[in-house]
Amino acid sequence: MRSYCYAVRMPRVVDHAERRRQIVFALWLVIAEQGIEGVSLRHVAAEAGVSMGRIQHYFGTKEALVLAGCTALVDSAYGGYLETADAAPRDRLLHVVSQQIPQDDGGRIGVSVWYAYVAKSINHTAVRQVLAEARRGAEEECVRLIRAGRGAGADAEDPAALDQARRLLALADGLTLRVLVGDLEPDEAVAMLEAEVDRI
Amino acid sequence: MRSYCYAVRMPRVVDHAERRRQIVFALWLVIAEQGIEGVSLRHVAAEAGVSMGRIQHYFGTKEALVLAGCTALVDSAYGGYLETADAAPRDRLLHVVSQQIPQDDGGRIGVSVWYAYVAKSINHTAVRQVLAEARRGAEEECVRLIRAGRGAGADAEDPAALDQARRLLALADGLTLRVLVGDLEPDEAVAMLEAEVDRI
DNA sequence: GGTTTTGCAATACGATCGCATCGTAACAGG
DNA sequence: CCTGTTACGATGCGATCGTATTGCAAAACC
Repeated sequence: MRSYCYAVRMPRVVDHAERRRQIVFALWLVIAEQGIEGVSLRHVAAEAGVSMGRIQHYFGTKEALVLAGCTALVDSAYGGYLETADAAPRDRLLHVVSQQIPQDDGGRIGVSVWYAYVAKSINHTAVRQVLAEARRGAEEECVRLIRAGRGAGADAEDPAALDQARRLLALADGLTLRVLVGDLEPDEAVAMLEAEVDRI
Repeated sequence: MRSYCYAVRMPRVVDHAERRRQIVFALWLVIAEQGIEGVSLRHVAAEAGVSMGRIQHYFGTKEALVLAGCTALVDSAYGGYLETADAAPRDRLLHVVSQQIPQDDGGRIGVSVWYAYVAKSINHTAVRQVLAEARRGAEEECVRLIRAGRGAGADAEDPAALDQARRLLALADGLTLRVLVGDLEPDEAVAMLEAEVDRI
């Protein structure tokens, strides 16, 4: 029971986190292909090539699995942002608002899953909280980047920057949707966001 | 079989359209409360206070019911727009882009149902086509209103107006979402849209 | 008033669902 | 080798699903 070694302490040693990642990825694929309505333990298990029992073992209930898929999605986006740590504020700002525009198939999957969760968040408290926190974080980060870009110090409040951040993020959401349903080309959407960023 | 009279030609006369309206309204309520996942013929029947058989009689399948709910939603929004026929172009433009911001409970229901359909449109061709056509219509109308507002004639193309229309509509979608999940007050969203309209 | 057609309620059916349970293979520590 | 614990695969259960089917009441038409 007591663990003297650092990483491995269990019998039948497996990489717990890796197993969870595989299952969550299969969940995303199912959501992207069939929508959140199409999510069932059996479908996800088939997509991942594992048994239903495995999913139950790692996530317990369907509810928990779906929620884990949501937090994993948010974490993944945040990880992508952290990689831009040494870029200029203007470029980082552009990354935050245009990162979700689907440029390839992988991006399409991610953003269609994201929209599925957005719709779910309307009637699902836990999902709503996860997305709300992510959104607050993105908004604050945008405000910081806007202020850094114009060379302002860390002030208490900045209504103008907040307003611009909100407009930028809302615009990004709306444009993302257009691209997703095929009404708009990714290039056009990014160009519009770039113009908006440079107007600040 | 042959119908000599104009309106009524059937035995057991009922208002077919009215019955469909009642069922579709119950469908919207179910979607708003439980999301599209929660839609089942039994739930909708219970919400409408009718039997499942009635729904089958009027819509045939669940698929057809859901799609009818989508077109009815679009038609309803279009009807609201037509009522502004004698307003100034600037006010009509503001109506188009801010009409979906939920101001009361009725508005919340409508827009949460609308977002449910948006998510569904990602994986559902028929819904996507209905929404795409509505969006194209809104975009064209915005272009017309923008050009009318600045006193321009009916010209062939106007890239600047198209760009502004797209930005306005995308911004409206994004702001609507924020209001829906409670991140933003309706007043603030409308104020931002108004500022954007007046900047044109 | 009988016939025909429509409007629906009731129900039955097979598929699928989430989840609980059970059994067991694999491995760490003694 | 033995024991305990973990990691599952397999299976079963009750609920719920969409839809097909059946049957009957009410109204229009002859």
